[in-house]
Amino acid sequence: MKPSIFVVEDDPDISRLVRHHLEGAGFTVKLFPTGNAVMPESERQRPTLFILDIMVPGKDGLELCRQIRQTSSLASIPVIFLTAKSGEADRILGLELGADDYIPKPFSPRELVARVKAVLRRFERPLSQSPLRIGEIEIDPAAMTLTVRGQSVTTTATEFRLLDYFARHLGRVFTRDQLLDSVWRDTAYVTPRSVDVYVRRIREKIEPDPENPRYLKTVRGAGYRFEAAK
Amino acid sequence: MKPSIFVVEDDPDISRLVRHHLEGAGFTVKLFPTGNAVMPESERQRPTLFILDIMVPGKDGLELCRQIRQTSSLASIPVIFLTAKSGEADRILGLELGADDYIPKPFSPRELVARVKAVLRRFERPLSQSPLRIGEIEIDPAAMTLTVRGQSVTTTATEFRLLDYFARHLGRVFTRDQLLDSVWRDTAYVTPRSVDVYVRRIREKIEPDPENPRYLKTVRGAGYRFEAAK
DNA sequence: TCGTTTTGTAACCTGATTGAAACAATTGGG
DNA sequence: CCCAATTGTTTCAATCAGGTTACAAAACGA
Repeated sequence: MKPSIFVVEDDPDISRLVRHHLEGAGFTVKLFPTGNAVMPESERQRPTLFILDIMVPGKDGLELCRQIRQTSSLASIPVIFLTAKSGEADRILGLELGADDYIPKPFSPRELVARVKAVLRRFERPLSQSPLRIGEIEIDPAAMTLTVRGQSVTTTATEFRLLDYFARHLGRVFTRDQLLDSVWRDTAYVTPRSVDVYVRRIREKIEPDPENPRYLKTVRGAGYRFEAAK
Repeated sequence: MKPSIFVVEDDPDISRLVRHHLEGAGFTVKLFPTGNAVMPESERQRPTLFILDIMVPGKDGLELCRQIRQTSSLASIPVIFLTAKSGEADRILGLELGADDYIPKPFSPRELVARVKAVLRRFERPLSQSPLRIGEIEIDPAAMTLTVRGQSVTTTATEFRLLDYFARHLGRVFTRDQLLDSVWRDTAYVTPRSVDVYVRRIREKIEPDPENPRYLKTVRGAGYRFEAAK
């Protein structure tokens, strides 16, 4: 699932620039020319990160940041400021609360993307990196290796993520749509039926007999379930 | 074990800011609003690093630093000053006692974290100094020499750091961004793809057949992994 | 300083991965 | 037993990620 970024910026040239480069880097971007609509929208669909220009019509960036920090459902979302004059930095950094970085204008596109990524990396919860063993199957996310019955098996990134997800949620049934939401990076344009294809590919790699799966079972009318083989 | 940082700062806004970002960067932070309680507490649980505001009630930063340097159990712990005026900096670093860096206010979170990390890196030396041997490859960081199949091989500084990093984290997959974070000095905004180029250069130096790497493997969709060749 | 080395980027190329589509097989209800 | 719904399987084009090379800029050394 792509990280989504809310950008509050009144200058259309700048916001176009920001959108273009962030989207190019794989983010979903939502633009707000004024600060007014931001809070309601944020509470409906929590963004992954905010980029706020300090000076915008309506609520300005500082005020927005304050509100974000005081709203419990949003308080932990990182905020990056766009500042025109470096002098403004004093106020932000000295007195204001919890901005996670600021980018002085003018900025290079690369710097923008790098800073956004750096902040996100700091906040990204480390996903389960511990190795996992289920019957004859060993999954090591840190090394991205899969071993089946002692044999090392190669997988593609998507296969690996899907298998890892199943293996860490033993016995639970997932619909195709749920899997797309949690495993696929960008769920937007993927057909649920593609999951079938990946299930097939995984079965070929882990099942002794792919036609009679012992691990990755079909649950007719619902989806798939991974279980420890008997 | 997380590095622990003692922060002496009376302004609550600033100390909150500092704590937030250092904790976000994976440090344990302990705040002292005045200089008084610092010394006793430091001797009980030695912090990894001090951050001292020069002007604080009670003992001020300079006085504290002097005492730290005179206390044998603490003398080797790095100290970073927070200064308001840049003019103060010279005195601190040049004439006064053993401060290891200073951060002028106002500072950006990024800068704060970067400097703390930089100082810690300078002090953590023993970690990465022991020679290392993996299969036919010998890496000696102290001498910055590389020997492959008995042949001495020259490397550039960046190549060496990257190889050393890989070799000390055998079997783990690193994304390009992670590698840029941990291997590349100062936070220049380097394109992730540059990592590819260095991987190529290293392969040419250590792999018998660079087209079929036995050590430095590509993990498609994830990054690279160094493994002991079979 | 000037020449050399190192560093990082851009461009192009190639092959692996991805996901949709088409068709086949299976299941379960009536 | 038949039908409709659901899932399985295979194929294939487009896309994407990584490899490679060449080169400009920066850093370095003499």
